[in-house]
Amino acid sequence: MAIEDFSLKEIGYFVPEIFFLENTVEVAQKLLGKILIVYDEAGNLLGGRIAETEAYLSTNDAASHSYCGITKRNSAMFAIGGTVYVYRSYGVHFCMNIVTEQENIGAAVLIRSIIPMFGLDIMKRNRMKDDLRVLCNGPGKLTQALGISLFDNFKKINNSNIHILDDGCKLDFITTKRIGITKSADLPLRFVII
DNA sequence: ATATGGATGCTCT
DNA sequence: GAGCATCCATATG
Repeated sequence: MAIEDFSLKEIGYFVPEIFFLENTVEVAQKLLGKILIVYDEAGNLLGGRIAETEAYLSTNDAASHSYCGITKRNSAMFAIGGTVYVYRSYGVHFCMNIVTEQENIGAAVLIRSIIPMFGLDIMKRNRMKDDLRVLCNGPGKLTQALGISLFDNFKKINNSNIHILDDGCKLDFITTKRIGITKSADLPLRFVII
């Protein structure tokens, strides 16, 4: 809690909560280029630039965890925009989302990839990999590198040890189908910086 | 360069 | 008991 935020201000502006209350697709696109920062338990600053996101919608999206309504597992996804939603994937990995729009809507953006920038040594240790290219290039990989787990479910962006900063970086991106799903698999809801 | 299959655990039917 | 918003090692072109 006693987090040294002043050092983060040298990196960029804190994204305000209202940023996450907008349309989910727009938030997913605008998150590209933003900087994800996590302080681990030892106080190390870890993170990098968001390079790939996917939008999961509240309606007409069978791949979205919110599609069948609220359950214990997905309840964080129905919190207000700016809430962190973490779930366990394939029994082995964690995936991190940021909830979008208003409370009780059930939409979120999956962070699929970041470009490592801060805390490289710690992230390498967390991942047991030295190759920067495979450190954070996948949703399960980046949570492992950053030490994100179910413990982080329901945390608030910029009001916890998890932050999103804007350093003004604007990057071109492409839009594709989402990865690793079978339902609603053709929707163009994945965004990747070029 | 692309394709497969195994590990893993929890949620929901 | 099925089915996953995955990763990695291994196997093949």
